[in-house]
Amino acid sequence: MTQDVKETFGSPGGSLAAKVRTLAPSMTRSMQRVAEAVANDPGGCAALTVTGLAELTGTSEATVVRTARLLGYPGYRDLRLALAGLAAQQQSGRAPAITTDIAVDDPLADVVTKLAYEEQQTLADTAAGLDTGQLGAAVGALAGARRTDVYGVGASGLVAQDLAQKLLRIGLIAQAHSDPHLAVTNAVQLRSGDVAIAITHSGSTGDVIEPLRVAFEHGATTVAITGRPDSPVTQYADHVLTTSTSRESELRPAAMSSRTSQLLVVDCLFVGVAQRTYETAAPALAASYEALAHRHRTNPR
Amino acid sequence: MTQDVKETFGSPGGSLAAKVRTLAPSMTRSMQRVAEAVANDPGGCAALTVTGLAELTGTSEATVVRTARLLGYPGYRDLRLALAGLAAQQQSGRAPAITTDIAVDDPLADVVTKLAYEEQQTLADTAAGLDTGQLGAAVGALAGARRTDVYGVGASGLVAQDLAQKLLRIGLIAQAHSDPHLAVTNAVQLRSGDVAIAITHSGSTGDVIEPLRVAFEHGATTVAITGRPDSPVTQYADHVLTTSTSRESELRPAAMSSRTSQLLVVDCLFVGVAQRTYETAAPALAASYEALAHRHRTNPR
DNA sequence: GTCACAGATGAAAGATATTTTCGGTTCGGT
DNA sequence: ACCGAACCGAAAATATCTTTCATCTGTGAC
Repeated sequence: MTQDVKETFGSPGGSLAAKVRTLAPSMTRSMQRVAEAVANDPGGCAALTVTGLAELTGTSEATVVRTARLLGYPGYRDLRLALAGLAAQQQSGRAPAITTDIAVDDPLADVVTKLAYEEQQTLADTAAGLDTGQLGAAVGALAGARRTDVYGVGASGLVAQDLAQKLLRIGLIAQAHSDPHLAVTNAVQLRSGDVAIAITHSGSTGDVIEPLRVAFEHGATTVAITGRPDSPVTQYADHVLTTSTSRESELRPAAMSSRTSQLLVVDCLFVGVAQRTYETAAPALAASYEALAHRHRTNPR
Repeated sequence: MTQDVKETFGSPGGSLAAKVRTLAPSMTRSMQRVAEAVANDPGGCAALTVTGLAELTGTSEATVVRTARLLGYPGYRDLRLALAGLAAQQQSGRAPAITTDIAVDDPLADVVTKLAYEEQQTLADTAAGLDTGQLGAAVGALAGARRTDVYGVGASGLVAQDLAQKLLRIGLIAQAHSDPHLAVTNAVQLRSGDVAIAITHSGSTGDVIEPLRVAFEHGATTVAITGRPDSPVTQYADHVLTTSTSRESELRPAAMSSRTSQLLVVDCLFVGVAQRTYETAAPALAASYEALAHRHRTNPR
């Protein structure tokens, strides 16, 4: 009946597997082979020397080291250490795993379970991969901003609106733009002390990059929320917040998991800003709550 | 406030600490110093090279290696790997100490962890509480609908738009309405064979109930997605999908968790409908993907 | 189709880290 | 004080990791 879907917090290997997925597109073929090997069997790889791993993946030592660097470690030695830790974690925490994709003939109960599980996974990965330094910088900029513009189209457009709505609720001046022309028109008005935020999973959505570029060139502080930290949008971003990229299937397109991931980042931004501006945010939140109360019919028992 | 994280010398670190205690008598003075350092701070020592650890303990590399051997490892390299694993385990052991609400003075890292955790919780609760019978009925209605209207205002409005976007992608005719007047105007057009969906957390949002009532009275199949299964909105709903209502705090208003919950329900609806109409849904999904491809700049390596 | 170029790749040289060797030192017993 | 045994660390030897650089491969321009 109701499957047990709790206890999935912080999937052991999630952090690294997610990193591999996020970075895979920016990797070369051989590096991908190495990354895959490492993600699939952290423990096994931890037991290998550079040379061993190079042979196993049919590449060279140099490539292994390059991959380690790309994954954020100073060198192979450190990757290996991290791998050992990961393996130990996996060992201790049982790895349940509903690995199967959602199939066309899955009963609805399974669909619910799998979707919930995958979204939980996405959240854990995102939280693990979020750079709190960058987040802090973005929060600081937002908290002190004269005004804030948020750009996003398609599914990301809704996330952009969500963020703008939230910021408005704590007394900030924020606006979301889905229309690329209006977005650029508005971006021209920004200047130092303003903040512009672009939300795009692929990081290559021209309609979103353009207004961010304009804002950037006019001196605004710019933030990019993207799943591809090496994508074009980051060129014009002072701060980059990375969302996780999870496995996608035909019935669960990327748009779905990227939205979950983006919303978590947006929530973090919101709470961060609310903390920093607590003096003004708290009364503003209360006020907006009050203002909406009369839109609700009296609630029956 | 930061949770108390007492060092519970449990099973994970016990193995090594115990070994040290057992073997200590048979160790020479310098080796004891090394063993002690390793037992006290596995993580810290894992970060050191032989030379580093030798200096730290005021001994030599040879002694460190000898100690490693005595502890049962082939050499220092392997001890170091084990140490890293141990540290990771200890680390993960203290993780689930996130029972507290988000506080104003929480560091950002905690905010991220807590938010992710709470949203995961919300997802699990929603999945557990979702009535698959009602869901199936709603999916059936959607799959066969001539057209579908989705109503939602405020935060729920974004969810409504998300659902409409998704349904459009698989070739259905769907529209989201945030403007209550336009929503009612549109609802009047609905008739048997059409579907109207109202999304409201409180279930008492007049602006959303009204169009649903009109749709209901005109013979459309009506669905309510709400956190209050006993609220006014359900009066006019043929099928009720319940979202979970989780604890809210000042810094994490209800709107935030209800959104997560609503989106999961919406995703389930979407996937359910996509399954039932797979023949037409799959090509439609592919087509919409294709159509958007050219909006993305080519990605750099 | 060919050419030129940028980037990817691996072999080997170079730098570090680990292990072993070996001689000096300490300490207890006589 | 002397002897022997165990302890210890400096430095050589080895293994491992990192960097460099020449070659190769795929891509786009013409």
